[in-house]
Amino acid sequence: MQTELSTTILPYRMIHDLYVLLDDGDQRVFRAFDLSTSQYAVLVLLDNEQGKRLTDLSAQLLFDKSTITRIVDRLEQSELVRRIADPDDRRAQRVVLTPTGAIRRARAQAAHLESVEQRLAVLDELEHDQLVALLAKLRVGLRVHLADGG
Amino acid sequence: MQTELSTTILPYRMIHDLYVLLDDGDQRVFRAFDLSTSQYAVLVLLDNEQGKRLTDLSAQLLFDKSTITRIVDRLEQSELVRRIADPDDRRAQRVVLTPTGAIRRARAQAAHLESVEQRLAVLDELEHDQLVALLAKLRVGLRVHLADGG
DNA sequence: ATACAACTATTGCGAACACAATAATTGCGC
DNA sequence: GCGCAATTATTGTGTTCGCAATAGTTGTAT
Repeated sequence: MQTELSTTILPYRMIHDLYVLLDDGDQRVFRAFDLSTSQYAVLVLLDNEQGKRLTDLSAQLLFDKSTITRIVDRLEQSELVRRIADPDDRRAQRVVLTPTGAIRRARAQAAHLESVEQRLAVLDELEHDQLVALLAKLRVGLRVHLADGG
Repeated sequence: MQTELSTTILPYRMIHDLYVLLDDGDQRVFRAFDLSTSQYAVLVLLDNEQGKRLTDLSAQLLFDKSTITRIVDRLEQSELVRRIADPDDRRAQRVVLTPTGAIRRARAQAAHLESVEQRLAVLDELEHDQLVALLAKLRVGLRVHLADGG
């Protein structure tokens, strides 16, 4: 992924690099809260009332359903979430935050937000907006390309 | 990673999304050549003369050395690379492309390049240059942040 | 009411990764 | 020279993920 010659491919490589760098930083933040990146991603999607079905989590995070099952297993062992029966569908389980889980999530989320803000602080407001606009355009293009079956 | 509130974090989320989308496209391309993404990444770094030590590959790709050992194992089983003894350091192995490997790499690389160019074609030249500049600035900032030990 | 397709969640299995421990080699200090 | 820390590569182990197969439930059509 490093020595390809064309310059057309440059933003591709940089997005790849940036993802690796950002992901590395994220892992450090989450580890301080005894959470993996995927565990954190699940926690962020939950609430402590209605909860979410595992299938919903799978669809939103683009993880296989079996992967969600196991992430929820681990979170349940850590007593950060609970499975409760869905009142309307006996096939379904609803995953809800425990009080402990809600606290852990709030703290991890605050720390993560602060960390990301620090890491992105090299850009001023104009650059920030420009970057968002360009990335948005690219994302739309990629999704269309994906839907076309490319 | 979805429902965080601040807008400061927006480019972070978009880079994350874009990486997922790009990676998905990459995997399809490489699979047509019986290569995983990491196998391809190793092949791209190699040449058929001097080769590279496994430690070098590890440092450049940010994979653990043991991971590189096993990726090279698989590539060697597929007869795309060979390990040769380093003439200057008996601890070291140099990984070189076989003729088969060189051909496979060239074809996969060409296909990948074309695929990426298509996917990035939604941006015109100006946008392309702006994006590269912004990403470069961000990357520098992240690396500094990393070096600081944050 | 019954059969059947679709859906929810789980389990078994294998692939790919990181971390820790290990063996061999190198280079440095003394 | 000799010992010892650092380096290179490998192996063992555990984690995390996707895919395929499975059990139970639901909705629908006949």
